[in-house]
Amino acid sequence: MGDLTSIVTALDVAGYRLTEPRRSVAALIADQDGHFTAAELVRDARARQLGVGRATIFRTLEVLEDLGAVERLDLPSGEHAYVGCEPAHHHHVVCSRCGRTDEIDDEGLRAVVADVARRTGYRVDDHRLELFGLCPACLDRAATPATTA
Amino acid sequence: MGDLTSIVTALDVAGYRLTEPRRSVAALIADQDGHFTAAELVRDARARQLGVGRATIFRTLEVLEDLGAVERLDLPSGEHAYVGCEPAHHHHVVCSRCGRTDEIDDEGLRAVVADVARRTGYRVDDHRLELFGLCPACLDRAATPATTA
DNA sequence: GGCTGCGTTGAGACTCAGTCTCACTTGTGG
DNA sequence: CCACAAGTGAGACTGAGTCTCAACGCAGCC
Repeated sequence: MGDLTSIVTALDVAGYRLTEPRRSVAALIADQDGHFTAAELVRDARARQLGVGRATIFRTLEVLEDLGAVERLDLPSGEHAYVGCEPAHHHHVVCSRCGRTDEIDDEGLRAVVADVARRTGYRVDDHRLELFGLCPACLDRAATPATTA
Repeated sequence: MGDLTSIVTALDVAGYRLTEPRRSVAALIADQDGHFTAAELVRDARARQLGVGRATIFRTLEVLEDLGAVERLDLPSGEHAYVGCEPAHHHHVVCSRCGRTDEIDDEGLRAVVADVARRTGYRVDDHRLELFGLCPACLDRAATPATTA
């Protein structure tokens, strides 16, 4: 999800400069497993001695969010997290144990949105759907408790 | 939405003390039109000289959220807002111009969630849906520009 | 390959939401 | 009416995110 080259390419085609710090941030994001917070990237950058400033990380995330290369999630805890993803409209299922996320498409939701618009009289311009639960791997692990490391 | 007595009653039946500050916060919430932020309540409380501390407002909001008398929204801007509402699972349409919110029920969404669970293998425990757009009144106002004050 | 201009950057100050502490107050059950 | 636990307010604290500004380094041009 959100691999290094696709992020860099997205920046390039959008006319942004391909600077060293941006490449570093892209690499950090590509290395994240599930969702991640800005603070985590800052910590990782420091750990790897990348010399990328806090401000730059926030700015880069903002740019990438605009480009759709990264999407912002609002976790139930109130934290803002990000996931690297394909630049198309979609939603996410988030594993509340391991943080893994999967993309889900709009499909059935479109009808729901249209229905709400009809019933309430609102013109619905935008929507956000987030599902939280346990991913298959964590479900397995929960089913066979002390078997695995 | 979220009127004074229903908030106070909710506190009461849940075994919380009915203190003066909590009544004040309930009144503030009952007077809010659309969604509101904690910061707005703090400002209002100060304006009305209610002598309710910041900490108390945050604490009361937390309690009320637990009780379901208030629900937290994540606005697209990243702000955390609240809406007073009935304590049952549901979602909201939010007017991005005036901040008005309406509740929408689960209906069609349940099928979507079940479908996602089946396709991804996740066990979905919780979900959040938020719709943003223009409410009927704001739509009208947009259609007939300079006619109204 | 070197120059140049402007987009980008890093440090750190700043703001603002939200939390925590702790001594004081106040509902409530007896 | 009293005692005591629950609740409160002031203000310190934390941590996310923004802003500023001088310095830097891409990218296009010669």
